[in-house]
Amino acid sequence: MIKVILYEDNPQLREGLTMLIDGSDGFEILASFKNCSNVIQEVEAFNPDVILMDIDMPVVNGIEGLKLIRQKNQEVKVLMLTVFDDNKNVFEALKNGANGYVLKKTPPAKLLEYITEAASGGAPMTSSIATQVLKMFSEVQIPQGEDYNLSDREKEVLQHLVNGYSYKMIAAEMFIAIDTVRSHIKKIYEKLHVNSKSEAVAKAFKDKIV
Amino acid sequence: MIKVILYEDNPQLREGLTMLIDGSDGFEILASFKNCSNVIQEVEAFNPDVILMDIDMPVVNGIEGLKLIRQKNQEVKVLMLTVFDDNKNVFEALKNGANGYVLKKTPPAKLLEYITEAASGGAPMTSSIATQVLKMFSEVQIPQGEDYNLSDREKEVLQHLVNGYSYKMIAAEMFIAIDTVRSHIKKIYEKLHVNSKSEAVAKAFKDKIV
DNA sequence: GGGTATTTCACATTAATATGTGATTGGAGG
DNA sequence: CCTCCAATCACATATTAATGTGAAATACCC
Repeated sequence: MIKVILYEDNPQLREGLTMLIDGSDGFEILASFKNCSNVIQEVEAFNPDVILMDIDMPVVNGIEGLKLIRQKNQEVKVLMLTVFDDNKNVFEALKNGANGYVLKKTPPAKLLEYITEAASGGAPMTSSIATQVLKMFSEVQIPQGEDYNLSDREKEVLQHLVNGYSYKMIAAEMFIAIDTVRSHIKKIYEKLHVNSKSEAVAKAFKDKIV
Repeated sequence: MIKVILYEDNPQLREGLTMLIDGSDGFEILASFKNCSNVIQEVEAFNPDVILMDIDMPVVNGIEGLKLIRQKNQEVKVLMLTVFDDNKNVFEALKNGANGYVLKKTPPAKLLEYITEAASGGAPMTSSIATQVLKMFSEVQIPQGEDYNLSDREKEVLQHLVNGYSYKMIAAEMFIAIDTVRSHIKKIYEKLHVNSKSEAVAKAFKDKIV
């Protein structure tokens, strides 16, 4: 028997989900609430296996609710429930230890399957969510070309700039004259199409040159 | 008809998968290879919809193969295939733009389903992989804190610094005197514990202040 | 109502950076 | 062999940035 708590502000949907889940073999709805105002006490009191958590709720939304839960309880499985696969919310939810993320339009049979999967330690996601999650990984900087053809020595100088070194310090560090440092930096600026140290540093970070 | 290329070094498994997929309605194996030595040319020549890519292969492994593919081709779907849900490989694969990640022990029917899902833009993952992916998100936490208590105006100035603006330009942009800009920047340096523009910019990037 | 922090501005001085115009050396490649 | 280019160094000059010191208006908290 999988024990479930439900957080959902829409009364119709709350009723519908309760009836669906509570009416299915192997599932039991312990309680349902319209917001997360007392989530910590409620979770402690009912000790559920799985929490179905709507994202868009008044007062305390689902993400905040999740954070509150995870401050006290790392064990209970939290399955986020939402209308949109909104990038920001997905990321925030997963970052804060959600165990799954499914859309409300999920068909009932599939939803029960997802709850079971969450309860058994899986990570149920609807396909569109999974696609987004993967996209986040790959967007966490692809090589993205643009190496600007910096020479080895120039890369070295740029690295020092990023570390906040002055020309004088770089010269000392690299055992070359300060004018040579200037010369390198002039070249770097040309190649990066910038004309100040801080622009070069910013570009180095943005384009992952360093 | 979903066109598939297969990379798999084990001859038995390569044969088995070829027969399974090629023998199923709606699927076609264009070719299969035992390593990724010529992956770029092969992908170009056959132009598949989906690539099944084993991770553990001699000479050029699946991750390297994936990287090579993504250098030239962002469109083709790559479904990673592996025996173990090894943390490092999962992360490397997803980071480099894999479209899915499934275990070899996946039952045949499920595998075909995953291929279909990948072809249609989904992100098929076996449950254990999805669990790991979520764990990565929640573990990649923590690098937060440190907001350095910058005031609104100071954040604004820092943003301009990051954009490569000079004091003069910032003053014009914010409709304040250049001395006020100096004043703000001095304060920012104190709060960030730096003493140059480029250090501030670097810190802004590192600590995700901007 | 008095402490605290933010935002604003001013003047002065030193340090660092940006730009221009050279020159020399040594290696890679047609 | 000769050209191209990276890497080195030099000198000159203008602009920017960093630091110090001080001050006034506004807003917030207790």
